[in-house]
Amino acid sequence: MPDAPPALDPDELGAYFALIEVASLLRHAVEQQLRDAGDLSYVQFQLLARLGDAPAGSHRMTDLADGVVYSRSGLTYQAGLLEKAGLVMRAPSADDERGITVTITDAGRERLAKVFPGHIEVVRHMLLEPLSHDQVKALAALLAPVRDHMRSTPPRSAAPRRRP
Amino acid sequence: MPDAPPALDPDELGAYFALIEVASLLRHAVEQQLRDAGDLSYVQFQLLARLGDAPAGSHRMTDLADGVVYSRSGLTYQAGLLEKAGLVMRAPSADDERGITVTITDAGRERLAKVFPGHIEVVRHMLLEPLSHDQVKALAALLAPVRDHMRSTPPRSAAPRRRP
DNA sequence: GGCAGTTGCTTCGAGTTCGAAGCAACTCGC
DNA sequence: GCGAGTTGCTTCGAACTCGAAGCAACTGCC
Repeated sequence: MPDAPPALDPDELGAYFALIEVASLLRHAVEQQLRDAGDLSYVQFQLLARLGDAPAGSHRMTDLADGVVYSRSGLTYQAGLLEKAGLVMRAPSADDERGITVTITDAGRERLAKVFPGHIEVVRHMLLEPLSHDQVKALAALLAPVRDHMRSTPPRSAAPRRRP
Repeated sequence: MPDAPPALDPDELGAYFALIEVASLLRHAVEQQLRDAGDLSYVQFQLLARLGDAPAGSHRMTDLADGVVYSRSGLTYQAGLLEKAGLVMRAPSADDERGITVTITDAGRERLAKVFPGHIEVVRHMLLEPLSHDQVKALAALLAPVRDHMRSTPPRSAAPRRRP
């Protein structure tokens, strides 16, 4: 039987709650803007942004799903929508016959360019405005190791498929 | 005409991306634990936690919705589920006939107590572990003003009028 | 008082999300 | 090579989510 974990002290609670709250509010605001400006959901925007940033403008499905923290089936659905809208293309991977490579189209890049200024403005206005540049830097420096830790820590869900 | 917003510099981008990523990963991990340990979704847990913290163990629906950043209709649905599970009670508000007061039940408090230790453990393990206590304090101090700023900033309709 | 506008909650429909199951392609050991 | 196990993606069903529309109770202004 594991030790009962000690309760969180006020600083820890404060950091945790503030993090969740800030992320929720920010996501909400961004979602609204993306919907208005370019009829994109947040996931769709994240996917396009990742593809737009990639050297060849493409990624495998699984890498995309992991990158944006999304289920595989959910990604299949969203990739289908984006493809139907002409913003991405899907093609079987060259080296692995069962992999699918998703590539952003010119229309996808245009859409990205269309929503980006407003997106930046929202992030600036909601998240960055109350912070000095040094504080922003400090925030990034605090969160980056946490992200790396989370990415490398065995999340219970990453347990390989099922044990017989 | 407003200036085109300047692009985000690497620190700003880093803070923004890391924030979203950390929140997504953390939420995912927590969701899993809550599902396993007590068959609760994250929203349901947040609702119970807020009610458990409240002086009288109760809140109005709208305050709950705003508190956890959730749509009203979604809250109606979730409150219905929690009520059906016997974890909360709903009753018309005394002072405002159209308001509904949601109150946590003993069963609700028990469920909360049941999942809480595991919850804390996940938060500790995923979020807090890679940070010193001073860093946790710094993180809370950085995020709190941002949250307050977001809460007090006109959430929508800040968009300039568009053509009909 | 009364009536226009607001607020608090629910209903409804459409769209989305996820996990489990399923299929095809790859890998490894022998 | 051959089979067992793994991996990449999709399909399927059920559950969740949201905004718009709707209804009842409150408010303000005259």
